[in-house]
Amino acid sequence: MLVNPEMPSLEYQQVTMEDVARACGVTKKTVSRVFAGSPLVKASTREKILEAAKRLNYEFNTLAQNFNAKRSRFIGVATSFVQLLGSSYFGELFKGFAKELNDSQWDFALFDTDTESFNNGEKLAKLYRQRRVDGLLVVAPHTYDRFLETLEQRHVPMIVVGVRPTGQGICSVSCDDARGITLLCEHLYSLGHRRIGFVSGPQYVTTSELRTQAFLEFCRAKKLKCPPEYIQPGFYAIRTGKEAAAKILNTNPRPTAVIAANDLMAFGVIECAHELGLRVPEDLSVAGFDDLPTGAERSPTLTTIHQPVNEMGQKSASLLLDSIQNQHLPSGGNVMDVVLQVRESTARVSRSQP
Amino acid sequence: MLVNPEMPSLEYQQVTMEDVARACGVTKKTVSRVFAGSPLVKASTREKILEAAKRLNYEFNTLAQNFNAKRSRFIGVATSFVQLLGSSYFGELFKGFAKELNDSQWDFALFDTDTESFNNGEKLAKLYRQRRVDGLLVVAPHTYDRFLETLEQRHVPMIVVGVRPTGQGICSVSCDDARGITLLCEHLYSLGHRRIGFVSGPQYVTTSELRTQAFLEFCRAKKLKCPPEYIQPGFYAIRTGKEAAAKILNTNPRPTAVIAANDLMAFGVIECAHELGLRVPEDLSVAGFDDLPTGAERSPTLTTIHQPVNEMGQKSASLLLDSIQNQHLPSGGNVMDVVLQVRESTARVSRSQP
DNA sequence: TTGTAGGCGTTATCAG
DNA sequence: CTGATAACGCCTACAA
Repeated sequence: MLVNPEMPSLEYQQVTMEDVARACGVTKKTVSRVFAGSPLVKASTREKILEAAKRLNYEFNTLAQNFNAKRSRFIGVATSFVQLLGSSYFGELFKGFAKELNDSQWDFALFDTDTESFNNGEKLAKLYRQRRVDGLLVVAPHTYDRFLETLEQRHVPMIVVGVRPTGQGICSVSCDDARGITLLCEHLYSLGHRRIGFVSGPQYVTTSELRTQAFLEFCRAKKLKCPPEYIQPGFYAIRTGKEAAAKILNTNPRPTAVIAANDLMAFGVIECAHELGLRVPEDLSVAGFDDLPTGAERSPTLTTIHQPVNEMGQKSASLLLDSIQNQHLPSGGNVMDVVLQVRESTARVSRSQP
Repeated sequence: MLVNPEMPSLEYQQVTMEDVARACGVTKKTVSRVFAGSPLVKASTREKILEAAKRLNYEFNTLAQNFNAKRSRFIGVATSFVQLLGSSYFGELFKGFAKELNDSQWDFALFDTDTESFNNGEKLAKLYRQRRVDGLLVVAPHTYDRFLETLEQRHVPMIVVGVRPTGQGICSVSCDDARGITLLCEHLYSLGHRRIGFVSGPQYVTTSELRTQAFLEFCRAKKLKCPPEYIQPGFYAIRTGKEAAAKILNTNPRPTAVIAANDLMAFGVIECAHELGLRVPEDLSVAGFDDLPTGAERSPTLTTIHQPVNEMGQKSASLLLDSIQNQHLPSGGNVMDVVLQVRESTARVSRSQP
């Protein structure tokens, strides 16, 4: 089997359909038919061929098949490595993708949208046109990412996951961020809270803006007082949530509740509260967004919004696969429902709160 | 350009080297030489060809090239999705991989070792033999994973990352887990701690055993009292650390310090301590292992062991790439140094501690 | 420096 | 049901 005993790594498929065909006294086309699952082959011939294939240790050559079919059987997953790769959000999403592709013939290729060559479209130009990938799942692109346009122009089968881009025909699967914030606001409102602070996320994160807007909208609708100091920006990390909270809680009167645009920042808010000697939730209610696994394990456990991330992943992969197999471009914005998770970090406003 | 206006997704490369050649009055072989970067082409011819290629919108067909060369230009990354995909460990490792491959011609394919077809070797049989991937980075395989043997038998260019398998020739890049635990022990010992508890990780995690053994070894060497109740198993999650700590801290005399085999469990230990009314580090020193980003943001900040994860990733990818390009199998165990990160969660043992 | 002939392993076409 | 022939787009070997 080995081409060269010193280089065993060179082992490579040599037995071809031709060989199997010769061994059976048929043409390679017939062998091809058998492996393509064509019904147009006599049962006895088929068996003879399968038997010979096994005996000769034949293995189907997908590299050749894919070359011929002008496809790679790879699905590209593109995202910002720096921002998302190690996050449980990405992990859950990917597990959703994988669930769907598990029994398919496609595998995953991973691309970093942060790299220059990707974001400027140089890499993209080749990626789909040459079928290095047969389609693309773009995870949570930033507002400043330029490549979505390029992809659309090139008619790349593509699903944007996690955000809903403003572009017309772009197909996306996301969750209802605005609704999530509204649910949190209503929850706090029903507990008697009338002064609510908000730690927003970075502007270049598409969903972050939606969350902020929804908060502002709620305040308007309920005519809640919301001075500018009640709204402070963070960058989706614990430390920045803590810093933002320091400003928010330094106001007078201070809010009786704070919503953070993601769980990590909510953790920061709680830490800040503790350092100021405020108890959560007795003196301050705190809520987050994302439903991180650790949020349910911390003390106090965190009230938050659960996104159906796994299902979003599965749905995206399913849409893409369908689009690839049936040769049509996917379209439409799919918005999934979010769920309010009420836990210990929020409580009815009490008399002791000023 | 479009094959069918209703199916724009079918857009595909049609301009070939043949076309470019014809436009220039040369053979496709000459065109081929130009794109292969061969110096054996007259400068004027080269320019003529490049100009024509651009004008005709020619794009090099890698699918054809790879078929011909019997390779895919994909590196496979295999790991347990359930256990690692959403972890910052995996994220950092992957960023290390990517740093190395960024300017290469290889991209990443991702495989889940949890799937039946992968772990039993069925998928693997095709993966390398047909060059669906040209090599494999296997991240933190479990002790019960069977596929490593298969890979070795098939002479797949492969690097095992994060653990050092017992098999002979298998090439690995890992960090010195035992040394890390020893550093923690020495640190605590030097602070006066003589009763140290330990929360171990699951047995099927290869490195987990190394960490436990190193702890036991230290106790033996220093003749520290270490009753069985001081050592409790956890499963690398906050909650399990908390549960284990509950047992450890219920002993009499209780330890003055606890080491957890990873940071998450250390967080759980701290939580348990707080619930028991113990202050960290005044009443109990706590240390972890991994140096999670959040460990430096929590209060108290966590003393832990830093693994050079990013560098491990880069090193692995570099070794693999070299092995692929130079047609030799990699070998040897590469062990990287760990660094002790002393933070707030550990302190000198005090008189108030019994 | 450039060209010719042929091969890689599959599948499509169309005929039998 | 099966076969002969050609195509896919690149590359190698050898020749000029």
